[in-house]
Amino acid sequence: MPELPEVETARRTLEQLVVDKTIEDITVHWPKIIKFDEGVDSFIERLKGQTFRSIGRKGKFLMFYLDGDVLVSHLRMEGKFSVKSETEPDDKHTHVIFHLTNGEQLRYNDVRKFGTMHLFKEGQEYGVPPLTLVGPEPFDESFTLDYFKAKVQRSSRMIKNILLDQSVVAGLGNIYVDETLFKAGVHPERRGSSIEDIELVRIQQAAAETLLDAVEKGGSTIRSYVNSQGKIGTFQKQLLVYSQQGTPCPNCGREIIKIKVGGRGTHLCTACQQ
DNA sequence: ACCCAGCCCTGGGCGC
DNA sequence: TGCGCCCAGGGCTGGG
Repeated sequence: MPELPEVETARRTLEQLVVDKTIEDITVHWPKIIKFDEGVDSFIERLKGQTFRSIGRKGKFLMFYLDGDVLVSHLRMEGKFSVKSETEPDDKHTHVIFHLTNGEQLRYNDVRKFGTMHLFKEGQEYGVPPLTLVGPEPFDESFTLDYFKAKVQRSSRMIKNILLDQSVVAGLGNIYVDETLFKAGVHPERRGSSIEDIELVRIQQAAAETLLDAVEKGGSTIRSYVNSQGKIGTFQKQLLVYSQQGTPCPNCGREIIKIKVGGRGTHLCTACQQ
């Protein structure tokens, strides 16, 4: 499941592969992925002839900058982009194909079909959903203690739910939230209003540290997730609690347990996280 | 303002 | 071997 580190890894890889390449045509096998009011046909027509200029990222969104337009894509659970020669056969989960003028293809593959693509005129993308709902990333300068205090300590929601809220802090998903709360020593079911300043600082540091470390390792490869070059990340080897239920806590040796928080599988050590 | 269920999907794991 | 069932989950919507 791509979270910020996996999306950033994809961004870096794709930038090497598609910048300066031009879209000749687009094939859409699963139209629901295209979130464009004017329809799939106009989506295709508008992108034809445009060249990829750069690739950005905001939270878990990939942003492909072209000639005046920006394609904003969310990979959701299992979405992935790859660049292949047009002679390579595509599998049944390839739903969108950008045919490039050099004979290559940028392919969007998604077993769950949950991913999305929005298209905006460059400059308008931040004024409308989905990007209006994306807050600061853990290492942004605007992610200050005062900002975080206001969002957390005035809330009765559980801290895990607050951290999964992309408008509060962008980039964390189920894996890295569990890792962050373990490192910070905070129980995921604690109410926001009960979290002390010192704990908020620990959460901020743990979130930034965890995400940056995972970016360095190329993200986590859970199940079949691989990046655009088919390479796998290695961060899953150093997950402290996620999917570690039944094994000893790396800190105290007590058993890591799995519970449900807000409908999400949640991994923690009840001794280390109060 | 919050929570929850349901929705979108399919493959994998389970019981039988 | 295989069927049917349930689960996983990010973001969104609709109802309480």
